Amino acid sequence: MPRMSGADRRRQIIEAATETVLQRGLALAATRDVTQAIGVGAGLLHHYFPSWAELRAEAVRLAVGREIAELKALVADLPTAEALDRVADWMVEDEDMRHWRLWLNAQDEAHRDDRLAAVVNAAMLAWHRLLLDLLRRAGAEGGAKTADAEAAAWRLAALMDGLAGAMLVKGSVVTPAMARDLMAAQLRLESSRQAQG
Amino acid sequence: MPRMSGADRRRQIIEAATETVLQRGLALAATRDVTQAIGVGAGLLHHYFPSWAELRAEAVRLAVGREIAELKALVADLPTAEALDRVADWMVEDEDMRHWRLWLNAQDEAHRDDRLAAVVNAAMLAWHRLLLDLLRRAGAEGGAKTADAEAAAWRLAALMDGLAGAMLVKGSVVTPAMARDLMAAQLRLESSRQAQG
DNA sequence: TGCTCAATTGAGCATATGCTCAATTCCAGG
DNA sequence: CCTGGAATTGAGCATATGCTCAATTGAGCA
Repeated sequence: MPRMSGADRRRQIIEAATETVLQRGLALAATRDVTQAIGVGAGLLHHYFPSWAELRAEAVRLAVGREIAELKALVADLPTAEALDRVADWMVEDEDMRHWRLWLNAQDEAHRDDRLAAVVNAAMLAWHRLLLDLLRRAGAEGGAKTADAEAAAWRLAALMDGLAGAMLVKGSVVTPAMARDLMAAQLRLESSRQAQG
Repeated sequence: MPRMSGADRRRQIIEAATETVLQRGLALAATRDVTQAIGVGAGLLHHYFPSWAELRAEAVRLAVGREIAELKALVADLPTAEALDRVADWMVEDEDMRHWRLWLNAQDEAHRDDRLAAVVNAAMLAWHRLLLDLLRRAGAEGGAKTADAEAAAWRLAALMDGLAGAMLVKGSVVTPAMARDLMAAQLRLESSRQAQG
């Protein structure tokens, strides 16, 4: 309602879109959810974002970016072994799994939306980098010749996504506890391979 | 157009729905696509299936069931080592990846649709079983004490899904060739752990 | 004080969907 | 033949969505 500078309004809209997208899921989130949340006309949204696809991509970028940053910070100053366990825990920390839901939504919708595909790809690379750094820390401590850490990091990233997908299915046999343990096992396995060289 | 027995028509509709869902993706597939494909009125579809959600779940069940059956047959009479490689190859065989797309669509939509969740869960169990049997074959050949084959099979299933998700993103860094190799590596790793006991 | 231009409105268009229901067609069994 | 009931129709309702555009408001500047 109150007037705002363009930049501020833009940020506010992205913020609201992020919350919307987290709450309702990418598929169900609609422009009206966003405009109503901040009490604003429909036209205003399109004044700042030519299309919903664009805003939605921005919202996902923000949500996912924050999530990655959070884990990065969480793990930065921990001893390697603890850091590895922390990753597995973190995966399952989020009670309602909103962020995993959104991430899987985004990966799925990326089939149809190039903007989302770009966001998802960037996020995948960031994820890979985070895991790669962890593995290299483990490798350095163990005095390794660095086996194929790149591949190991991809495997870890993919396993995480796959486990998340499985555990989010309603009534899934794959419980969060199971997912965490499976992830932790692989994490230990790959990092010890790094440490051995 | 021509009259059909209820049972036949029902089957025909499911078949058409399966094709539709594979071509357009779960999210974009609509009842009209199905009815137009077989040249039939809108009401007829709802005469056999009270809701699109129901038909759609049936379609996914059929598609996924066939896919699992295909791989099972493909691998049944192969020596274990070859069977393992065959699984990794099969993952990437499907040119346009329609089936992987559908599978990931279904897993994603399962968040909102209980019927789909049931289908996806059943499929996950079938997948797990298939991989578990393979691992046990490997374990038997190596004269093993059977390490945690259950867990290994879950890890393989999840990794496969995760890799598929990653490689299906447009412009992904994870190419099909990469996915196959990463999968093959994990497959060999887990099966040799089984063989060692 | 007045002017300019960006911020903002919101009714409404175009489109797409699932689903209904009264009406029709046609086969099987008497 | 006839006839009962199943198969089938398809126009249309209800709903939901992204997006437009002419009009309005208001803040900052000369």
